[in-house]
Amino acid sequence: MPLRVCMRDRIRDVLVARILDGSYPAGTKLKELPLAREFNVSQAPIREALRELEGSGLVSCERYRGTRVRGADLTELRESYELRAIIELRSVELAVPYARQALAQLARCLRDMSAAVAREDRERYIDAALRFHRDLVRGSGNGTFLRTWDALHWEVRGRIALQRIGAQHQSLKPLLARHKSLLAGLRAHDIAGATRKLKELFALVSALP
Amino acid sequence: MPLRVCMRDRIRDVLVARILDGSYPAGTKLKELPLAREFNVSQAPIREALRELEGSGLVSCERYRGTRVRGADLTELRESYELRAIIELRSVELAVPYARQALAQLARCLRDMSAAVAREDRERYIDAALRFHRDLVRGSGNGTFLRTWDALHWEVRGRIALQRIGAQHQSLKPLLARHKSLLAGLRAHDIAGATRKLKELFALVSALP
DNA sequence: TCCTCGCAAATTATCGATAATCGATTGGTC
DNA sequence: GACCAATCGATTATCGATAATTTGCGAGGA
Repeated sequence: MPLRVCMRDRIRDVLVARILDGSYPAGTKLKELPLAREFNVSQAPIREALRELEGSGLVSCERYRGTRVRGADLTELRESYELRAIIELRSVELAVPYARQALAQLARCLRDMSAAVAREDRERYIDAALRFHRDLVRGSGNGTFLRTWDALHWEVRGRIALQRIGAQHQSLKPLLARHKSLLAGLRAHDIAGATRKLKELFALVSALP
Repeated sequence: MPLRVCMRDRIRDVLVARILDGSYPAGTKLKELPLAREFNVSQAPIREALRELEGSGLVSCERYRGTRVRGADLTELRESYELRAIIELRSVELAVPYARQALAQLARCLRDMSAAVAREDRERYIDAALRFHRDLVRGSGNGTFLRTWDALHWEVRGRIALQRIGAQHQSLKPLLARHKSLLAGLRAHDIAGATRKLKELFALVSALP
C-alpha cells in the first residue's frame, strides 16, 4: 500500500477541517486510539498530527490528560480576523510600493474574483479572495507574517466566515469593489487610501452577529 | 525511571532553546535517531517534539526528507519583532481602558524591572520586561493575540535581542523610562501617547545592526 | 452523610522493530 | 567521457506492544 502523502499530513488536514467547520466543537476531547481506529493507522501518526495542531494553536494538551479542541467558535473567529487585519494592514504599509510582480499577482486574483462574482460562484470567490489577501501579506516580504497568516487556516475558515457575511450582504459586489479600490491604491502608492479600503473590508466582517 | 515531565516537552524546550540561541543555525538538519540517542529515548518523542516545532514554525519538514531549522537569524529576529510590535500596539488600542487588575499587574512588572535596573541585573530585567509586554497583550482579551505572541518564543529570544541592544545602550534606564511613560499613558487612557511610547521602544530594537 | 483510600479501567507516553522512501554510488552501455 | 538504471546505506514513517499516569468508583471508616 504505497502512501501517496504520509498519513500524518492527511490526518492533520482532516482534523483541521473538522475543528474549523464545527464538527469538533471547542472542548471536544480527541482520543488517540479511537482516531487511530477510524483512520486505520496506529497511534503514532495520530499523535504527531495532534502535536502539530498543538503547535499551531488549534488544540491544547495536558500531559496524560489528552488533547482538547481549543477554538473555532465565534469569539475565536473574531480574534482571528483581528489578527489577520493587523497583519494585512501592516503588510500594506511595509510593501508599498509593491513589486511589479506582486501587483500582477494581485491583479490575477482580482480577475478570478471578478469572474466568480459574475457567475455567482461563492466557492471560487472565496478561493480567489483568500489568495488575494495572502499575496498581500506575501508581498510584505515578512516570512513570519506569512506563516502566522497561514496558521490561521483561512483556507478552511473562509467558507464559514463568508457564509455569515453572505447572510448580510446578498451580493458579493461590494466586497469586490473594495478589493478593486484597494489594488488601485497599491498601484498608486497611496498607503492611506489602500489602508482605508482594507479597513472597510475588515469592518464588514467584524460587524458579525 | 519516573518521568516528572514528559520527554517530549523537555526535548521540545531544549530544541527551541538551541534553535533560538544559535546552536542550530538556520538550515541545520535535525536527524531523529541521533537526537534519540542523545536524549536516551526512542524515536517517537523526538518526532513529536519536531512536529510541535513544525506547527509553531520554527522548523520545516518534507516527507521522507527530514526536518530542517528555519529561523533565528537576524532577519527572522526583525520579522518576529515586527509581528510583536503590531500585536502589542493593537492590544493597547483594544484594551484602553485597561482593567484595574491588568494595570496592577503591569505596575508589578514595572517595579521588578525597576529593581533589576537598580541592581544592573539584566537577566531579571528581561524576565520582568517580557512579562510586562505579555501582560500588555493579555490585557487585550484576545486569546489569539496571546497565543501568537507566545509562539514567537521571546522567553528565549529576549536574551539574544537585549544582548544586542545592550551593546548600543549601556544603560537600561532609557528602556525603563519609556515603559514607565507607557504605563502612565495607559492609566490616563491616552491611547495616542501610549502608542507613541511603545513605538519608541520597538524603534530602539528595529535599529539593530 | 461524608470522606478518603485504593483498586480497575481508560488513556496517554514511550519503546523497539519493521516498512517505505530518498540520495548517492556504482557498474554497465554507448 | 556521458548517461542511465539498479542497488545500497541512511533516514523517515509507521506499527504493535508495554509502561506510566489519571480518573472514576466503590468499600470501609469516622
